[in-house]
Amino acid sequence: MVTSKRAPQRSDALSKERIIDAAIEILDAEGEAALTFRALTTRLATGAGAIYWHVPNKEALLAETTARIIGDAATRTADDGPSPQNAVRDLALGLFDALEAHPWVGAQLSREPWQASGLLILERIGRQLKALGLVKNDLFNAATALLSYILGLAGQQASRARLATSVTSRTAFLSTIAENWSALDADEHPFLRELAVELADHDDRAQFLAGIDLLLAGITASR
Amino acid sequence: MVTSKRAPQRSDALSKERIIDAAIEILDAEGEAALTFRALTTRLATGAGAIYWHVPNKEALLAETTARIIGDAATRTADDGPSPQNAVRDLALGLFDALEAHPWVGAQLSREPWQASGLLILERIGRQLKALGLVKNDLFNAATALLSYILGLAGQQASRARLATSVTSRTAFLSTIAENWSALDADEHPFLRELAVELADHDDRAQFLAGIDLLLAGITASR
DNA sequence: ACCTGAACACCGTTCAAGT
DNA sequence: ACCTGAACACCGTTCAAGT
Repeated sequence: MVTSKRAPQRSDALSKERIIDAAIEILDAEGEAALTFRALTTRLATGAGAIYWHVPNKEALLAETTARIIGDAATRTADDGPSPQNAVRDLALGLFDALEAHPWVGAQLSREPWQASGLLILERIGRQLKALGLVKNDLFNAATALLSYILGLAGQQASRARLATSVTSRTAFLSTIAENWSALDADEHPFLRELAVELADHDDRAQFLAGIDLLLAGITASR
Repeated sequence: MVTSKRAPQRSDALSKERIIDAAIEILDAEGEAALTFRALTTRLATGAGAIYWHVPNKEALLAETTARIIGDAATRTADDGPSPQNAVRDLALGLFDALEAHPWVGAQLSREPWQASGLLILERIGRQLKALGLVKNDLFNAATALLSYILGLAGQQASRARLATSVTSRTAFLSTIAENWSALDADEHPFLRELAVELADHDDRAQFLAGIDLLLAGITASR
């Protein structure tokens, strides 16, 4: 006759949510490499087994943290804008900002693109492209092309964050790369040497959006 | 007065090249996870320290293996074609084939896009786009957009390979994904449910090329 | 039902010691 | 100069034991 199935819950009880929170805090503060089960147990003042009670393994935990960040970013961007193109742009920029704030998400996203987070992005993009009038194969190709491009950025952000742990400032990072490019062999890499000049003072966000716009322009042109 | 600085070389002596060869063999045959220093020492019948004498660490070894595969793929594709667009297409398809044959390259490429292999691709793309008449910022944006798109594919190929270790056949893999998509909530994922139909019998290579063509069309349109 | 924490099976990397 | 292989400092994960 006792209908309540829930045990009384201590306010500090461990839960999947609290574990994900702690994982995100560690990832944001110290980066991918710092997220170990030992660091988690220390922060949560518990044992490893307790975490495994709520989460099947590290891969799943990372998928959950990524889903949280991407889900929040997607929620923040409106699904209905003045035009489908602008809705895609908004979504893309929202993702860019999320990846910049949490670069470790990029590593996870490009490692497991077929998980919930990647599918969420694909779904959102696809809906807009449908509104643009694309169908069947064209729709499929255009949506996955946009996703691939975004995943490519994701990997780059993650890689940049890994390098930036030693070289703190972004400008320092860029000028280091620019220097490396300038130092390349002129015969083998004439283009990169040239590009090194542009690299120093470019705007990542604008550059990313430019790629989205190229794809959108191509989609419009090939319709 | 002895000018020869080289010690006589045993034919079976360890060398960076032989280590890279062995690493590629393991990666191709058993996948990313199987490449450990212990596996390498067994295959090369040596000790761990011997490998470290020739290679600074695992990351560098992976960079070398990737450089080998990407370098070969780039060499195989002609730099001068009927048109810059076709040269970009050829390069992209060459990379696609290389990634399909060695999916672990995708993981490395998307993890470290700023290493030699990524730069090689960027250089090759950039040269063609220059021939197309692009300059400065447009050139920079277009080249990096194409690279990002390719890196996005790279991550996907790697991820697919990781999943495929359990599910062997490609069609089985795709139909599993298609099933998952079909099972998604109709309200939340209407687009993916629809796409699931297309997914089963699509052509990866054609799909990848379609994305390249969208970017090229966008580049031409925005010129 | 949920948690503890020692133990297990593995890593990449180092280094004193050999040739 | 090049190689050996034991040892070190880590991992993710398991599991008997507790409450």
